[in-house]
Amino acid sequence: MYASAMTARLVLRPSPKKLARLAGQYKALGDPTRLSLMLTVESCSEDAACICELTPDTNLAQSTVSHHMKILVDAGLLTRTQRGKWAFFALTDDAAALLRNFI
Amino acid sequence: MYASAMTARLVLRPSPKKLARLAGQYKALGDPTRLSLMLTVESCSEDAACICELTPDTNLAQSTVSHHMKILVDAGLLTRTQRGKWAFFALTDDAAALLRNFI
DNA sequence: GGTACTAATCGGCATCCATCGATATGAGAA
DNA sequence: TTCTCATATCGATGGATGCCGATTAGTACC
Repeated sequence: MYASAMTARLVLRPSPKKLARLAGQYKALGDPTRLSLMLTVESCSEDAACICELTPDTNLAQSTVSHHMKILVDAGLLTRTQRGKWAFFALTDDAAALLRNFI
Repeated sequence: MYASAMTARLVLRPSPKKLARLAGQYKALGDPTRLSLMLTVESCSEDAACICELTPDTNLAQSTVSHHMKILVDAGLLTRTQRGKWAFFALTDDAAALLRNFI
C-alpha cells in the first residue's frame, strides 16, 4: 500500500510559517461579513474607509465591526491609519493579490 | 457625520449568494491542515491524491483527514472520485483560480 | 476643563469547529 | 461468504469564534 506515496513532490511548498500566515489570511477572508468589509474598503480606493462608513452597511454593532477590522488588520490584509477622530483602512498588497481575481 | 458615506460604490459587488460561496471557499482554505492538503493534492497533478497518501503527512487521525476532505469537497474546491477501494481527489477550477498566485 | 464623537476593549453567551476513538460502510481478494 | 483494507460517519470534548451591550480610550472642539 501507499505505492503512489513515492511519487516526487516537485512543487515548492511554502514553509510552515508561510503556510500558517497564508491560512490565517484565508481564514480572515472566510467570513461573509469580513469579506464584504474588504470589498467595501476596496471600493473606496481613491481614499480609504473609516468604520463609521462601514458600520451601517453591515447591520451589526459598532463593536462587532471594530472587532472584524482588527482581525483583518492582524491578518495583514488591511492597514489602519488614524486621521483625526477617524480610523481609516486600506488594503495591503497581500489583500490586493488575494482578491485580484474577484474585484 | 457619515459625510463620505455618500461616495459612489463603483465596483461591482458580488451577489450575497456569490459572496457567501466565496467566503465559504476562503474559510475552507483558512485552516493550515486543509491548506496543506490542498497543496499536496495540487502537487500530485499528473494523477490525483488518495487519502491513504495524504494522511501520513498530517500526523492526524484518518477520520480527521476524511473530515477535512469532505469540507474541501463541499466548498467546491476538490472533486472526489472513487477508484477501486480508494477515493481520489483533484482540484476544481475554483481552487486553481484561488491558489494560482501561490503554486 | 467639559462636551461630543469615533473607535477600541471588556465580559458574557451561544454557537461552531478541529480533533479524537470507535464504529459502520463499501469494495476487492481469498 | 468471509476477510481485509480504505474510507466515511458518529459522538464527545475542549477550544475558538461571532455577536452583543457596556465601558473605556482617544481626539477635536467649545
